[in-house]
Amino acid sequence: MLTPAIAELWEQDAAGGSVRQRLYRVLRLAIIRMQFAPGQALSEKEISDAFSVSRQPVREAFIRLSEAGLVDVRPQRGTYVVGISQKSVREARFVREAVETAVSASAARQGLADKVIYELRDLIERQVRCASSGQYDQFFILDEDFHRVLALGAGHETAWRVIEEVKAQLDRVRYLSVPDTTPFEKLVQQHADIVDAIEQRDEEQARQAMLVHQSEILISLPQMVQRFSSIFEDANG
Amino acid sequence: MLTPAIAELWEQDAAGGSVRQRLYRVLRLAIIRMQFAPGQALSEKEISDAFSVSRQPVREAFIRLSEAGLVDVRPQRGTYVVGISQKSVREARFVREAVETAVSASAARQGLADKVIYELRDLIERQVRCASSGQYDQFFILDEDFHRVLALGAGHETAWRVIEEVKAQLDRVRYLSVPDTTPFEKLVQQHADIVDAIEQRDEEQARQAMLVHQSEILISLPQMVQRFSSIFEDANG
DNA sequence: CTAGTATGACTACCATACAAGTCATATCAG
DNA sequence: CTGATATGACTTGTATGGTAGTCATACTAG
Repeated sequence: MLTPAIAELWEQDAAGGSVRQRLYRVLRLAIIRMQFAPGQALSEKEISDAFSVSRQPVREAFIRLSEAGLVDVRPQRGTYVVGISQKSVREARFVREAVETAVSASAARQGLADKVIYELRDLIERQVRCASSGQYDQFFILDEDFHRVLALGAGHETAWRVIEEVKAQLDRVRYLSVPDTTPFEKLVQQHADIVDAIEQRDEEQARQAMLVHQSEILISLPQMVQRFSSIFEDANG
Repeated sequence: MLTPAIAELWEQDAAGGSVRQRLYRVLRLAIIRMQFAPGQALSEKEISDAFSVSRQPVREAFIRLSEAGLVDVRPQRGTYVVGISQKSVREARFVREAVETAVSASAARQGLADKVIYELRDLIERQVRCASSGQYDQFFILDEDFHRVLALGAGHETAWRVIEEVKAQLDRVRYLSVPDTTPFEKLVQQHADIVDAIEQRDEEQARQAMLVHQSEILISLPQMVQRFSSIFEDANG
């Protein structure tokens, strides 16, 4: 089942690198943006036929996706998009909070280059504009940019790789519903608070500001579980 | 180049799961235990011939290893064991500290089941015996067990997966030299301190005890860099 | 009608062949 | 001797055929 939206992802992808890498990027995005429903069965042949490639790179992309915790490959049975559960979201958030707060504190302790600070401020400004004009997709992209620039700017590449992985689990929930999540203005303000604390070299404040930011999803999660009880595996409905 | 030690790893592996998984486990261990030197070239064909399997599962194991940051696959060039650098060690330690301290604090906050506490105490006792009898390999295995039981006992499976990945980078350094690292008795005492704090439900103390434990490697790292300057890529020698 | 079984359509896994890029070396022109 | 070029032995990437396992369904024996 190849929806037009997924075909568009395939076409729009810059075709950089191997077929396997391109497939991974596209399938990952398709899962995060809920183009594939949780629990849905995929198959090497189905995907390879859809994109007119052989089964092998599809298979390798599946392996990579299973490492990222996005699909579950069961030998001789099939490959399934992993379900969303309250537990999995809380676990991903837990890890992300741990790493991001450490990154934020580290940035405050060691200081960031002026160029990085400027870049972060610029991203915040652009987020303000997106928030007022209601450009959801662009806002999320800028949000990811903010956290990436912060982590890499502080020299924590490995940390960013970890964040990127667990973030996928959280983004899937965010794509479920925009209105139920925290207002954009509040999120942008939290970003500003983080940069302020880092610029003032206040390590504890930087940690605390990031902690508040990373805790937001916990506020909206219960509502999401109620509204999308059919999506969440451990919902009581 | 297949050393007898590596062949032994292949034979001893329990053959659980697919050929790919078995290859991954063996090659991962071989890299961590420095059976493959940093920077050494591997090749799909070489490994497949050595273990009498086809190239495909070897290739897939390579992809997995590259995800774990243990090898670097360069298309049409070759696959190389990644080098060890002071930076990579500090980065891995940074992430591990962030996640492990969070796990320890979480365990203290929510409490652990009596069974888990007992298991941790038992592991510590066994470590004491290993320390006195100088069983290095067994000691490291018990060390890993301790951290795994703690993380999984607190319900943080995703966190453990992250720890396991970055831990590989650190274990490679540890296998370089035992005498230069922290004395076993001190490490065991730190484990005991962690469990004590958790049992007393003292969150901050648990976080602090784990922080001390995770900082140990920073003490021995400079000596290691000096002694093994030919191994470390960013050593000044 | 029920329980057991054969069947066929799937699946992922592995082996093999081919394609395409890299790089050292040998060869040959100047 | 020097430098450009062709060659061949590598490498990883992709395509495809065959193997073994799973599972739903239809069928058959009782």
